Amino acid sequence: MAEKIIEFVAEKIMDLSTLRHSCSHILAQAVKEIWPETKLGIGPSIEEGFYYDFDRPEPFTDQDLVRIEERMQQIIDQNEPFIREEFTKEEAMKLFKRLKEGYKLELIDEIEDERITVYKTGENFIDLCKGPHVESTGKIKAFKLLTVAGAYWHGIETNPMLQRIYGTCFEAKRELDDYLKNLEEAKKRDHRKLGLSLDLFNFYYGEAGTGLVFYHPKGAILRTIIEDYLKREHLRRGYQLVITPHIMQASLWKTSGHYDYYRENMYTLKIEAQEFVLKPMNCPGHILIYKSKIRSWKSLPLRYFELGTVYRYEKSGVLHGLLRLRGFTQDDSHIFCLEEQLKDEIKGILDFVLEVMSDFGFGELVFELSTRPKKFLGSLEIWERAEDILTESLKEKEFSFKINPGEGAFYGPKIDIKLKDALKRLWQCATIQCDFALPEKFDLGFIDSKGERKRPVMLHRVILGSLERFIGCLIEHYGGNLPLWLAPLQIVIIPIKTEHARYASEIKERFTAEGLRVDLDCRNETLEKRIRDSELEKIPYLLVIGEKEMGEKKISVRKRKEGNLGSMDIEEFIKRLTKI
RNA sequence: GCCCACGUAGCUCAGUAGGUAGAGCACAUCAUUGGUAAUGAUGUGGUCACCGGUUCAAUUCCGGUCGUGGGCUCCA
Repeated sequence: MAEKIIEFVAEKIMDLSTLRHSCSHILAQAVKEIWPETKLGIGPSIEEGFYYDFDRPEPFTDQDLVRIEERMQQIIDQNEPFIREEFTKEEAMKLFKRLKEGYKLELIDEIEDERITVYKTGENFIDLCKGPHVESTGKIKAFKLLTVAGAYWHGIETNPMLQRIYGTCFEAKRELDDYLKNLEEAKKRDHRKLGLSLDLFNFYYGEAGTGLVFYHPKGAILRTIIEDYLKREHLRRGYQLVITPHIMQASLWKTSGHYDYYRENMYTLKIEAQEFVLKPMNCPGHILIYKSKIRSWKSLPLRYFELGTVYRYEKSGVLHGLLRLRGFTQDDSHIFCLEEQLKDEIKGILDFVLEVMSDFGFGELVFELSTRPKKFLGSLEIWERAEDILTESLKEKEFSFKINPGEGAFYGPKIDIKLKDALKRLWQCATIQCDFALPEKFDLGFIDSKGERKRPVMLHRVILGSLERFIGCLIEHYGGNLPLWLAPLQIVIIPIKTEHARYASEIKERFTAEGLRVDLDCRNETLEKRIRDSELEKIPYLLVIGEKEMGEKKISVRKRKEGNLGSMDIEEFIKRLTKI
């Protein structure tokens, strides 16, 4: 039964991608009909829709998109059939030469099969395509063009840049509307917007430079809560906290190999003829600590944990809010262990990840295993063993996972874990990487039970990934409505009149003594105004204090987004909050 | 880095077909002491991102730089 459902789902996805692929053909047809000189790139369906790449000297404007959409609708209304035709490679070459579609010629050249298929629609729109397609253009019921963006031909920087038109298409208008609504919702939840309006953090691009974040007081509290949580949870699991410097001599990075392989991402500085590197990674620092004494097999596994702030030079175009920065802090750990301990360590990390994610309110995780790339370090045998161990760990934990062949780091295979947020979007957070290279480069060793010197295996792992990215993720997941334990400000007390301020202040002291984060709003504003402000600030609880509450020695509780909960006993309310 | 769009007050945005700018919110002061999402009045605040060119005159036109946004590529 379950298999059948999976098959059915797979078929549905296939159908949708066929539909979208057909829609991208209609897009190309419309563009060619309006601007016949335009050259075609490729037009596949993608996860959330489709795109088509065009080469045209003039940029597509928003008005152009509207015009193209109208033309597409006409093509759909005409319900033209998708006609499949087969050619030999030579015939196809001739055809596309006649059509002056240079990019298509390149594609044909890359096709190994002798038989080439093309699809025709309308009067004279012909596209190189292996299909499949829907029978006719009328099958498209709901589509929309979304944006125009630049994209290199074949994704290679030195190739010409084409104009990519993105669009999406669904089987029914309602699904399209839902999708567009979801996009709107995502825009509203944008962590950059919320970060500013909730006064969590800001960027001072002009003054401080780009890709660097400043935590304002509320953001700093949020981050501190997360840091304290992480430290506690790591200590509980047998990790040791370490702290390493932000700059280290270039020679160390030469030993680690970063100086040669990671150079363009590193900030270097020269001081009195001595070159230093602003650390882009924490591993070499942890390795130095490991190397500080002779290690016994009895002391392994050794787990070092650091909230390590790293700096990496990233191209300006890739920077994005908290998600991609030039300076960020990783919840980084390096585990030195025996090879036979690897599996338990990896399973332990997987458990750890699951617990942390559930504590932060994320239920769904996606696992991916990246295997040996073409260029790799270490022996084939050890790679296979490591890949087996990673695979077995995932299987024993009963996690389904996707394999990304050849996507591993050059020094070892890895597991990437992505989390799914409230809008079903995936966020890269945790990664677990085996490393056979660094123990070799730094000549790491331990003494085994027979007194022989052996080499330990090293694991690199992060759970949240970067605190910044994770905070961005949290903000978007919750739409700024952070759960009580993470809310920078948990309670705001509003005395109705100034004469209630003293009692309100006493209550504040009582809550503060319980370790709750409380503020008093004594501003000379109406009650309604102060309630509104706190709601906009997404404060979990508001306490309104007036004549009645003072008389009864109680508080009136208002919960975020839910409204007035009525009058409550103070101690009872405290119990309720601290229980969680 | 590359393609396209954009850059006006702390925030959100109007505006000037070339004659040095305006609203709401925020902030300040005063009045108001209010019972669950905006009390009223007055006021402060801008070398219109930066540099250069064209012009009698540039925030407006042109060029460059920096930055932001959507992508490509890359990634925590």
